[in-house]
Amino acid sequence: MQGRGGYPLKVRLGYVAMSVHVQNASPSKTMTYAQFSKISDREAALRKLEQIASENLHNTLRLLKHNRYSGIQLYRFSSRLIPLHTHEALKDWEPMKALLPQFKEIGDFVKKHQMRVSFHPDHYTVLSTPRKDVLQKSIQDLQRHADMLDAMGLGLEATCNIHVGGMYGDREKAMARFIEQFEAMDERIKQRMTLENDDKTFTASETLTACEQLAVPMVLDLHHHRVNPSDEDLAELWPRIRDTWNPNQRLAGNVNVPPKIHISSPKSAKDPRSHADYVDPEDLFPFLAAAADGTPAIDVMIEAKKKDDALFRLMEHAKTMSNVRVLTQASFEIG
DNA sequence: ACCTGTCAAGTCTGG
DNA sequence: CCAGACTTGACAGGT
Repeated sequence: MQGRGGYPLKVRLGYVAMSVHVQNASPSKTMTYAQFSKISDREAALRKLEQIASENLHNTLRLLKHNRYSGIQLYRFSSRLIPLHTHEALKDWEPMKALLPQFKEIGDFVKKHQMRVSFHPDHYTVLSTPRKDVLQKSIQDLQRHADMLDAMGLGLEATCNIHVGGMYGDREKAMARFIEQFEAMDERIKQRMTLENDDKTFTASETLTACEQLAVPMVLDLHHHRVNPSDEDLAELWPRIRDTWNPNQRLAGNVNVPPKIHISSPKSAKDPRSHADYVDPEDLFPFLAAAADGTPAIDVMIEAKKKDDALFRLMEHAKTMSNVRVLTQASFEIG
């Protein structure tokens, strides 16, 4: 399959949660529970939390408008849109109803401009845990993320990405527990899930095996793969990783989107796991050039400190490459 | 205006 | 068994 320019692989770039180009647009404003508790009128305190959530959703829409203006079709929402949503003491609080119109407005904008969006709950959402209380909270968190995507009115192409989780001194037992506890979740949640290789625990090879077994797409993180490599070569793994996105192999039916990868560069030799401000083009383009053989399209999520500025810098670099044809401000073809 | 400490979360290590 | 480190953006309080 070839693009119009003759180069086989179409690449779209995206970024995570916030922009360094749009000022005062944090989608992750919050309130601590200590501050919440200080407010004597609980109803007023809850309204304050909902107001913060409303600001976060407003800023999310501002960011999506910036993305549209910048040709960026790939974006990851902040997982902290609703502050204290997961807090033990606020179980009775149901903020979604009041926020529904804003979620819907975001979803409508996403659909209108054919964007691809996702969530990525952090490492505290962990399905390999042996603790029942932690498992229950993790599933609740995934439910809440699915609820938000449902509230946006988005289909199953809008996903929720997590890691396999901790190993607890026995990686095989932990993986078996993950598989069992994943499978026990509601279809509604499972169909939205993707799994990513970890920088400390489960490698790309291990995560891929889980993905194949569960019929869940795998997000390949190139940086994690570098600091926590598999015993198998990426050249061998990639075709299998790519195929986990095949609609025929996915739990979620009728969903046809390109494979997604994550890219970031090490902050330093001393601190290789941390993310640098920008992405070294050498960490991304050689992989894409190699993947171009047999893969028609890839979406690349940039996880750099400088967010969308790192994206624009990569595009500047792409313009100088002879095997690249720039398509838009945030996409290109490579061969 | 800046600096330091705290917060959310669960895992993992050291003692 | 318990305290602290780890991670990250943002808030709170002090100077």
